[in-house]
Amino acid sequence: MGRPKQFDPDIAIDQAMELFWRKGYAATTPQELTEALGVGKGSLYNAFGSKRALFELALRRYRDSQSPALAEILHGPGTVKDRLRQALHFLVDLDLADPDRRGCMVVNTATELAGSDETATELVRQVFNQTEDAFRGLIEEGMRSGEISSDRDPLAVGSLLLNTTIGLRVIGRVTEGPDRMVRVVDAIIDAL
Amino acid sequence: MGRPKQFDPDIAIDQAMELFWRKGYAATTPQELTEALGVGKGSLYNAFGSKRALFELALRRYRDSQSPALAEILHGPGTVKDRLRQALHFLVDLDLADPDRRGCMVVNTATELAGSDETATELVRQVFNQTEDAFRGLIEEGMRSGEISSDRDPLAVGSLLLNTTIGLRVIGRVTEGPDRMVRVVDAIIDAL
DNA sequence: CAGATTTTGTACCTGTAAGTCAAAAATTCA
DNA sequence: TGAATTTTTGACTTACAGGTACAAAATCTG
Repeated sequence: MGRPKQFDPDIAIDQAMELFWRKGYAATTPQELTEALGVGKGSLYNAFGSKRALFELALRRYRDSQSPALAEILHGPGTVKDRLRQALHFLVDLDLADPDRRGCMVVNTATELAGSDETATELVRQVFNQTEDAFRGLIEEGMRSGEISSDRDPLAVGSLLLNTTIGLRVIGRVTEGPDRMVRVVDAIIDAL
Repeated sequence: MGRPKQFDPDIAIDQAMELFWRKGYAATTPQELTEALGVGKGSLYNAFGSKRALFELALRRYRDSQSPALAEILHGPGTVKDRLRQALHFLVDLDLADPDRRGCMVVNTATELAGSDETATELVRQVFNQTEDAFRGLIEEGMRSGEISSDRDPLAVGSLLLNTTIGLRVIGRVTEGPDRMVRVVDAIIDAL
């Protein structure tokens, strides 16, 4: 009961996510948030409590909305190397297609808030763990099928692939064209 | 002529670098800067003009003070692969030895200021270019000596190594122990 | 309808960001 | 010594960050 909300908190979190993703945590102001969400300050603080709490909701939303795409490619059809290449190219295209070049919100959060926000840092770790695990699983599949040499440690290769995606998403923020990112993808696939 | 400065701007820039490195640009306040540099606000603004101008001096200082170490390893003694391994392990140790886990200031700047500070972004690009180039040079050396297979594109491998270092320095910010980073180094060296 | 509950809008608050300014202090030069 | 120049100190300023308070409004329940 009580007066019903005039806005959809779910949509508001999406909009907050877009803003935090583009500007980072510290550089995003409550005023910008109210403007982006189209909701007054009172409602915003009543609904979410604090800027930091809203940020964490936004970061979780980012993870939940963005993670599946990569996983789908990795579990999709094609050879293991094909799927790997597809997955990495997907990230390249994603980064370059974004006019704001926001990169990956998880990576951005890692470099902005590690050391000052343990909750956010833990969320970053969790996404990194999941991604590494997904890559490791795929590498193991490739080893079983004989497509990938079995004399490597699948976990280590998984770590390397996770590391590669992180690097790509940083480079995507500052690079002019696709050339360097494509070279990275070609080289890593070639090296497996 | 005129009254002599009571502080050494060179040292002040070093101290500003430490602070910006740890906290990033947006989260560092003039007050913290005056405390860290031990100089009044008037002097600070008289000497450096603005927070942003000081940041750019600090970022250049970072580049100038940190870049040589990696380059020295790459141009040092040992086989190419040895030097590569040394260089990457050097970064791992560097990141893990820092109690604040500040990572790399250039990478941090890439994710914080790309899109809002073109000067800083250009500096990031320049460091990335230099690093890629150094790796490419080393790979070419390894190809000439026969240590590295010549059927790869040295520039692409250079890009991959640059990308690897960037990823490592992000992971170094959030990781608990050395395990994952060591796996990355082992896997990339193994993959060459 | 009265009452309880929740949301909304707006005004308000405290603190601080980022910077400016004027006057005093410390130097060099004529 | 006096004039010129530059730095320092610290008070001052504008604007906004981040959040609170409260009354009015909108619902549900009995």
